[in-house]
Amino acid sequence: MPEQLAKTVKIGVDSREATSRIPEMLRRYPDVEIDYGQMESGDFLVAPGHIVERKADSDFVASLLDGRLFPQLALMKAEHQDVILLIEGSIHSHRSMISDEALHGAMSYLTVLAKVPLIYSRDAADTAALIYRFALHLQHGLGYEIPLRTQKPKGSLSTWQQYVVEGLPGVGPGRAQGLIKHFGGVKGLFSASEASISAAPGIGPKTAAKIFEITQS
Amino acid sequence: MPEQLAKTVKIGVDSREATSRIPEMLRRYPDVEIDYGQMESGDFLVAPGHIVERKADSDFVASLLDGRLFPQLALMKAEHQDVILLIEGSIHSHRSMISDEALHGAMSYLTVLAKVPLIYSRDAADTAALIYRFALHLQHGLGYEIPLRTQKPKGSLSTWQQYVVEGLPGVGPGRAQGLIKHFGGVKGLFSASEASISAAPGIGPKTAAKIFEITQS
DNA sequence: ACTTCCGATCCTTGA
DNA sequence: TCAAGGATCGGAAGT
Repeated sequence: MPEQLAKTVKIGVDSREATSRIPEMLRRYPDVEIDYGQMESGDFLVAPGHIVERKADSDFVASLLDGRLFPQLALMKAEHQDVILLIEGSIHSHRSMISDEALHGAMSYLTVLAKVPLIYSRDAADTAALIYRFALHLQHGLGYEIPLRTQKPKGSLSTWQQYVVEGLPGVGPGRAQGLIKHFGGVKGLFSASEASISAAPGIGPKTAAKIFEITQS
Repeated sequence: MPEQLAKTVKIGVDSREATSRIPEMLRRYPDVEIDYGQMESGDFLVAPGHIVERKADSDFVASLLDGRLFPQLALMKAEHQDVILLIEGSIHSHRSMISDEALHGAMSYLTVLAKVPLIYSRDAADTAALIYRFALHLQHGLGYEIPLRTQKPKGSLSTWQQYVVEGLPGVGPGRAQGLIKHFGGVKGLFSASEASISAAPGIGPKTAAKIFEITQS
């Protein structure tokens, strides 16, 4: 019997959200395990300490106008270390209800001071998919590393050498060729002193220092 | 009513953005003081250590597809404490270009793992207003002060090292980290023999030969 | 970002 | 002991 040890993704759903379509959509993911329960605040517990508050666009604007929003979020932050505010719909369609200044102020306050990230979703399906991704990322990480460099060259040796050297800070195609020529190859550059790097054409002391910091270690 | 000496709000603008309409709009705020300068990464310095990267909706999707986005943000995080990604326009209009999974993954990764908040703006006027709010909040926000530490985040060196090493053929994130760890840095790798390269974890004779060809020369 | 695909690497087997 | 096989990992390319 092939024991399937697929890692599960646990998502806590508040009983108030239990009747919405979201849990049913979440259950479609085979690795999702839903845990219903009464929560004091917030809607979806996406990882320990990470709560998602789902708000319809109209609700968001309304609760902003009547002053419920910030106290409610403050309460959540007291209970959970991280709060994510997910806004379903389109704020733009409710802009006539609220001044631009108030909206900008709220967005700015939430993201830079309160550290509550805002996420927009188009509809319920979008919301479910986002909640699943949050839970997956927080509970199991990405599962791989993001490559820093992409679309690598295919060509000759010198092409590759130039590409590698271009990875150094402050070095583009021109300086890369100059450096390779000056040092007669890649090897010399990566064992050169700061002074001799600075002697290469087009390289000043500041760039030389940065390059040296990376090659030397 | 006594005169109130308004505190100024300083905003750093990268020279590439200097020609856009944003600086002109920012200058309409009487308390804003704009400081032009060349920045290595990012567009608007909204407080010490807080950089805003402005991206058009189409750019966001395009740079996501060809893999430029995350390296760019990673390098920004190596230079600044906090990065804010401001997306101008509507992502929804470009959804046909990219899979929903990828888009959700990107949004989730940015907000919960990379800790890069996403902000959406409708147009350039919106962008300017949001940038002003960020600067205002961060510089004189709600009583308490932002620590003016401008020091680079730790880990910027290793990010650059990994960036350079990933430029080698057959080397992605995993092998890059393995190589740097195995050789204790970049210098050792670039002066290593083919045999000792092959001794690194995950590197076989094929890959070792290709790496050696470039470093040796 | 995700997904799919493919080649290289590594590990186990069995002669 | 080592060659051949297959399972796994990791990078490359494409949506």
